[in-house]
Amino acid sequence: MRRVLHIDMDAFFASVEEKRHPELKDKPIVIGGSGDPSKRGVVSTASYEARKYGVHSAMPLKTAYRLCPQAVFLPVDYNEYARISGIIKNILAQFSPVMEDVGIDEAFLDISGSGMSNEQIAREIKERIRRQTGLSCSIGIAPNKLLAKIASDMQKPDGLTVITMGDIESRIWPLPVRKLWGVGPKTEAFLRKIAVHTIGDLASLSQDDLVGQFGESYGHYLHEASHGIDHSPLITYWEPKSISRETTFQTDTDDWQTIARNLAELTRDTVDDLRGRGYKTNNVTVKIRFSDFQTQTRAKTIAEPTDNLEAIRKVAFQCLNRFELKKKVRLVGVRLGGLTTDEV
DNA sequence: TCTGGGGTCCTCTTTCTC
DNA sequence: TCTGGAGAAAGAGGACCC
Repeated sequence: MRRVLHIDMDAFFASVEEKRHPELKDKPIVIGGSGDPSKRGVVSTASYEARKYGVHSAMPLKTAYRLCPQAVFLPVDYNEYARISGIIKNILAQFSPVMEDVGIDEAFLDISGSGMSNEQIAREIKERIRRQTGLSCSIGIAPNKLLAKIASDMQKPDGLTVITMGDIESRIWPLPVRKLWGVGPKTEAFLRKIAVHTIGDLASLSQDDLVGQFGESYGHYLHEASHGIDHSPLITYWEPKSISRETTFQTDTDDWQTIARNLAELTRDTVDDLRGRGYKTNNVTVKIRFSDFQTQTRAKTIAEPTDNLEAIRKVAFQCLNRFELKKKVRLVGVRLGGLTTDEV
């Protein structure tokens, strides 16, 4: 029987800040952007204290400030969070060689081969993380990734939830569809229109219905997921598919020089990253988001993979010149795809 | 009124090639 | 030479994740 453990750090960024600034303990903390709520940016993490005021991640900083002006607003210190994340991943690696990293504050662990019980292993992981970092986490254990992830979210913070296939009807089906991985705001809204609110509602639809509504791939996925079925393996290693940089202007602009200068800088940063990681690219995409939030892309494939800055910048500007810049621009970005290495 | 940044994957359309 | 089709590749857009 497969046993998959999912671990999710509780309000990770906010908890790290609280640990190194003890005077912030029990205060509402909002981490995001430059840390200045009068500037453009969104909330990366809100402490549980700040969540009481309705502040949540992905919310504009300006909105968060309106809801909770007394909160302490801090910038994202990615390097520090990555350092702590490294300590945690090292602890996890001691429990199983099969680990999948899911971003900075989450991971899956295949513990099928462990001699320890679910409760034993979870308590031991929590204890070691608390001892070495002072932070708490929530853990879910289930026969697959899909259910383990749902489980870790069921009793936050500092939770431990074990789900078996026998629990699907009683514990998974009553949950809102939004709890399923892969169901976002758009799909949720669509499902609501056809009176599907819970995972159980979704499970009552036939596979043919779902495939008819959502297409072969997603329809099939939704059918299996709603029944708690997931055979996906843990991904322990992967190569990046693309490297990108983008920036949102503090105020929308129609000044071509400003857009061009930013594109040149983003291209340099992206190529630095590309070279630093030993890749070449054969596809350049430029992205423009207009003041009305409409987003357009223009892409060009290069015959020969390259990591040459001049060559890549030239293609990026060819893409930029294909846009009709009639509206003000709020974001410009560049993405390098078709990554390859020199190794044979 | 607001709506970041760095990714992946999927679908549909257009373009190329045979 | 023209035309059409099939299939692949490229381009564009969008949903979703953390």
